Amino acid sequence: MKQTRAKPDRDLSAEKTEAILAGAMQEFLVHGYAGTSMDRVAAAAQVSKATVYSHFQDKESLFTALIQQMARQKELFAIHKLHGPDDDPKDTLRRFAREMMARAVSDPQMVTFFRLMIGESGRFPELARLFIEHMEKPAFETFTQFFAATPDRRHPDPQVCAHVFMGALVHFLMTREVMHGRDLLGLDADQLIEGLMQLIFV
Amino acid sequence: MKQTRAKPDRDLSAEKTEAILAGAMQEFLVHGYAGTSMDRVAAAAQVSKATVYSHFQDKESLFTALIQQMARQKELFAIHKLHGPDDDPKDTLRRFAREMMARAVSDPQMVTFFRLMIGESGRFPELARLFIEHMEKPAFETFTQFFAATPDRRHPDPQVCAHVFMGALVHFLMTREVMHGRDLLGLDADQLIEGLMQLIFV
DNA sequence: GTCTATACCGCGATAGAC
DNA sequence: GTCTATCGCGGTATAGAC
Repeated sequence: MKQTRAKPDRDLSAEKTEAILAGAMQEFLVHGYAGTSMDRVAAAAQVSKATVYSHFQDKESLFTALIQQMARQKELFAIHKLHGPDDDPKDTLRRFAREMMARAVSDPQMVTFFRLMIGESGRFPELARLFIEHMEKPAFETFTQFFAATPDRRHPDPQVCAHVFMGALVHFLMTREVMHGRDLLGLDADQLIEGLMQLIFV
Repeated sequence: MKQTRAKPDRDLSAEKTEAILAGAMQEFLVHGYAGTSMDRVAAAAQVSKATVYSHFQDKESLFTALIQQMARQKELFAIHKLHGPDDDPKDTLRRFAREMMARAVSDPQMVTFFRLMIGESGRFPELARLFIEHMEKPAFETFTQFFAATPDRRHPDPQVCAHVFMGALVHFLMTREVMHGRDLLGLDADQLIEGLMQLIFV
């Protein structure tokens, strides 16, 4: 509770802090919390181990800071295209679903981040909650509003629609990408998205 | 590749093997692969560390054997009630959904097992695939058959229905139980299940 | 602030008595 | 087969020079 954490130092050593966080990201994402050593973090950041400990109290603080940063980063991008030109709502959702799938396969860091967050959610419950608040909740609320505002449909419940839509996509990524089941399960992405549209829109 | 693994020894030491696996389960589930030490496994199983190594080649073999056993165990239970008396398909699904939710909250080992499998799916991709084949795939195929056989509905696609149904339930458990977001997100289980029924059945 | 060097502990795995 | 004792390594964290 001494120095650099909440507000990063405004002086020049801030770039070292970023280097350490970048190195930590590289290592933690691949090896998990327990599987990552501070030596490897230091090596990846190209600083000495003592420098790491001068910027972060201990391993847990570094991990916490890293996850908080990533959760904040990932909060922004994603769903802002939802409020685009008011074309067919079906097209809007289709477009979003396709982009989400594409991002997940093109950016393996996304998949690895899911693995890390879920895997460590037992040891770091507060970080898991932070993940929910920054990634799940905003998306859920946006979709809920979207379904509530979409006219041509007698929704059973906008919240249910939002959850079902997100659940179908996330579960698809979970089984196919995270758990390496791409060729074990029938049903490809296009088939799912199209069927999902038919299911939600009358 | 010497001794006890595929076919457990038929002699009396088989009970030690089970004790070791039980101890390993206890530790691996809570601390993950890298976070678990063989000393703690031995202590939990109430045998010496050397005994552990006489039954399993190394840490990785023990972990693999444990996951294979759990995947096989969990394969059986779950969906056999689907072929019960032919009452309303809606009731059948509702009943299944409720039981799945109840099981997940009553049996925290289930939640922890998910954390472990997903968290280690990067380091042990084959085990993740085994998880998919034993838990996801049978359920998916059973539900697909169910939706294909259910008459009073013009399904867009039975596979899509199966995936959406499972995805909604799994994603609910994921966000609420695994990621500790129970009180962060509106929409409770009953609301979801009921809305899901309305969405799938005209 | 940042480095090198090190204290100290717990890890996976094994040797050897029984 | 099972134990106790131990090896060698790599872990987190820190001391002290610069």
